[in-house]
Amino acid sequence: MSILGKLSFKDQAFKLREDAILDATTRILAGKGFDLMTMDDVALEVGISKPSLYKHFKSKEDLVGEAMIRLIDGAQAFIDALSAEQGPRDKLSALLEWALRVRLAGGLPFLPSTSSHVREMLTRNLRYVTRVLKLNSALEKLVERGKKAGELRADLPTDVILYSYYARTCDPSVEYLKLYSKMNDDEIVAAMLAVAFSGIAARQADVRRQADGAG
Amino acid sequence: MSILGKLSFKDQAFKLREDAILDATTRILAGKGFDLMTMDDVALEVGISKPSLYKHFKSKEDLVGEAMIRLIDGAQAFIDALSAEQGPRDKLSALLEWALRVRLAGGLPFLPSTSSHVREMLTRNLRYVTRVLKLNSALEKLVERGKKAGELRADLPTDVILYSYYARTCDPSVEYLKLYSKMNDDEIVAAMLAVAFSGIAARQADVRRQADGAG
DNA sequence: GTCTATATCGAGATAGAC
DNA sequence: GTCTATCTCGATATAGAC
Repeated sequence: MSILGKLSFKDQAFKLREDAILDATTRILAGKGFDLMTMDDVALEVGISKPSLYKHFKSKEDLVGEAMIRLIDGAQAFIDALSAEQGPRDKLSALLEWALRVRLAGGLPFLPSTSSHVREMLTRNLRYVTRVLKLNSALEKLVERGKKAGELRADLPTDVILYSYYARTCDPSVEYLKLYSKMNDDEIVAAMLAVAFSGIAARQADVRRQADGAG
Repeated sequence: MSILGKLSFKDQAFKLREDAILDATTRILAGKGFDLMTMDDVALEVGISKPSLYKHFKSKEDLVGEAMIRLIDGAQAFIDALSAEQGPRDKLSALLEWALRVRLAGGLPFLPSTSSHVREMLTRNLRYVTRVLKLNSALEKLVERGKKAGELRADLPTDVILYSYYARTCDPSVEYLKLYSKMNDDEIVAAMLAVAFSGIAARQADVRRQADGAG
């Protein structure tokens, strides 16, 4: 009787601890990245020992994969919850804003932008890949609908818009502005959105640039 | 006599080897980044042994610092060589194009975008910091002149434009387009420049977005 | 399931011969 | 100055006690 109760309580605690581990992992990953994050860091931050950590996640790759999956799930949930009345551009803007605010609150960027190591690792994680493909497919449709609606530039390939959009979710400018400017989070988000959609050039200046550089 | 000749020849070879080491370091850094690059990798790629490598550069940090310094020097030389008649926007565009082409040819991005480890390391390298500050100062002046000339958006803080500009030099979109699109290097460069200066939104759509998201 | 203590291995850096 | 062989240390992962 009390044994059964105790067991289910322990299961509950187990699940809660798993979330705590993922929270810690997310914070540390955001702070120093995959290569510099050690399992000791995570164990220490959670307040458990390293072997206990390995009872929950069988490897560092597995642990990081789960953290990334939770992030993608959050993005998918956010996009699913958007009103059907919003246009493609507004939806993309809202999701980008969400991603930037997650990062400013100490979260992770969508993409492991640079490290080819991390990219390969995640590529081997089928559960992660499945989710990313689904999200990517939804965003690709949004971009194409946006182009047709005249909200996004039709002169650019969809790939270019889509990858540029992803790149903004992990844009290092955010950290630099946070560190070296006096702007608050709202101002940083507004500026990043403005640059992502409208660029840094003044609007009246017509773009007649042509590739003819110093190769 | 022949001894002196032999010595100076050896010195010359020494210098040439140092350049070869920096070339290899640059390639490997571009490929797998700082944390995954090993000194064995570099020694193997150059065709020398690890202790010989340490005769040229006293540590991994020193080696990478020199590679980054060479890159910054290249950028500074490029910007110094630009015609005095070009406007700020054209100069910024030309330099960004140069940086993107360097990367597409297997070179390094300007900024160690993500890794806080690399950033701290370089911050401790006075020779590197000096050069970066000089280049940054030149670019900041260009941005401010561009704003006054009506070529760059005056509604954005200079910091925002400058950091966004830097971010484009290390934008991961470049790798993704290289990997997954059928575009050639010229097309990729043109697209990146177009997005950097004009954004992804269609031009007629006026930006009336306001920060009001899902925090 | 949780811990202390340890195996193992990769990588930065060096000793010492030639 | 170049090499082979080695030191050292830190990090992933696990053995074994409780």
